[in-house]
Amino acid sequence: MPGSSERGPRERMVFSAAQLIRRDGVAATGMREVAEHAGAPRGSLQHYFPGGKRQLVGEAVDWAGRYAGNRVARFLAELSRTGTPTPSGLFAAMVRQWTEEYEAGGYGTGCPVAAATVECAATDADTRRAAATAFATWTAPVAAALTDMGVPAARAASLATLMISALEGAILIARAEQDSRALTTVVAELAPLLDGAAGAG
Amino acid sequence: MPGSSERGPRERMVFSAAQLIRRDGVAATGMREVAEHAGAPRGSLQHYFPGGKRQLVGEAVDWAGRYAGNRVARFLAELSRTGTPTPSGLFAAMVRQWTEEYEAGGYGTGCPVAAATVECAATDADTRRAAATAFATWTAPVAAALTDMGVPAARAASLATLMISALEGAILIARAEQDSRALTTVVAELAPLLDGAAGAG
DNA sequence: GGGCCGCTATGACGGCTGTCATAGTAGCGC
DNA sequence: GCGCTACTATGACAGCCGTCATAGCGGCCC
Repeated sequence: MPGSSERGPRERMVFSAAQLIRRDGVAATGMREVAEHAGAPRGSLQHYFPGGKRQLVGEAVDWAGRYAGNRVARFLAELSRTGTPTPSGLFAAMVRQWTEEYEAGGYGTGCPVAAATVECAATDADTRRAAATAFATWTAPVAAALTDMGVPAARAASLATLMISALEGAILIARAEQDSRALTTVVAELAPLLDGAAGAG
Repeated sequence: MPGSSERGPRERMVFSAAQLIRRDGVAATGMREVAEHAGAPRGSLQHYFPGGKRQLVGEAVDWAGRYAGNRVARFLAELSRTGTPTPSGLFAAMVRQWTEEYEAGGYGTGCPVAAATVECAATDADTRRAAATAFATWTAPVAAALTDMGVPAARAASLATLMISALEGAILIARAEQDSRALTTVVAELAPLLDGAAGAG
């Protein structure tokens, strides 16, 4: 979780927005609260984000998508150091990030892209589009990794979508239950399917 | 989608709350809006729901959980009329409910339990618990159906969690993309895994 | 020094929110 | 009629929201 204090105030506000949206959702996250959380002056809000809350939320969603995509590369590098990366190993690493966070710090946070989708998809076309591209920039490196592991390109895209769908849903259930059971379940159940696709088409 | 006008005003308000939460989320759904949508007098709100918005949201989530659970029985009955129900067939029916709604009426609505989880899990313990039991009352009949199809009890619970996780996540992606692709993808990719578990443990 | 520009500060505005207080109505038992 | 109960009606309240207007500061450039 980078970028807490070194970056400029603008980036800090985007980061803080993502963090607060993760916890409370979009509507319950106020602009004043974002500025305060970022340690940024309130007057900077209308300066850096003349598009208002929509723009801030949009950039937070973009940031989250990029962050998730970059994490995939990190997981792959880590897996390559220990051995040969497998689809199930990648998925396990993606899920483990959540189980560790939950079991260490409580179940207070979720996925900001999911929050933006749930709250804004029906009324705000721009935010909805931002969420869609966030999912895309997250899915793409996963699919690329799967093809590198021997999964045919067509299947790789489908499996990447399945992985992220299962992860997002399990995050929801885990938060509701305050138990990481759903997360560990999906990784266990999906493992043979994922690895089975790596061998042959 | 039952219960629109015949039931009493109390049930209509719970139903309307669920419907509005599905579309706009919890925070963006006002009590006055719920009463108006239900065609119920505003004064009835504090009469039927002395616990305020929390109570109304909680009952809406309960209702949604029961509704989803009952749908499973409906799907099974339908599948039994055409032939022998299979795990993949049940999952396909559960997902098809969403693809049909989306392709017919647009991508304006999601799962109210997901919305309640995303927006309230961090701050409202009662609503979070309601969401957890809603997931439970939805998962239980799915798991029971899988055991009836020959899946060992232990696996059945895990697969039911996987099915609902994948469905919830795919709903998110489909709403963001305004495309049912993610939904059809998860049902296609999960089918062999689900049916493979029915044969032998 | 004057002018410009990036950034900050602050207060006000209208609007909507959930909640409460209070009063009022309809119906039914007696 | 009286009283009780279920339900409705309405207005007020404080609080927070996003947004805007306006002014002030600090520094760099010419």
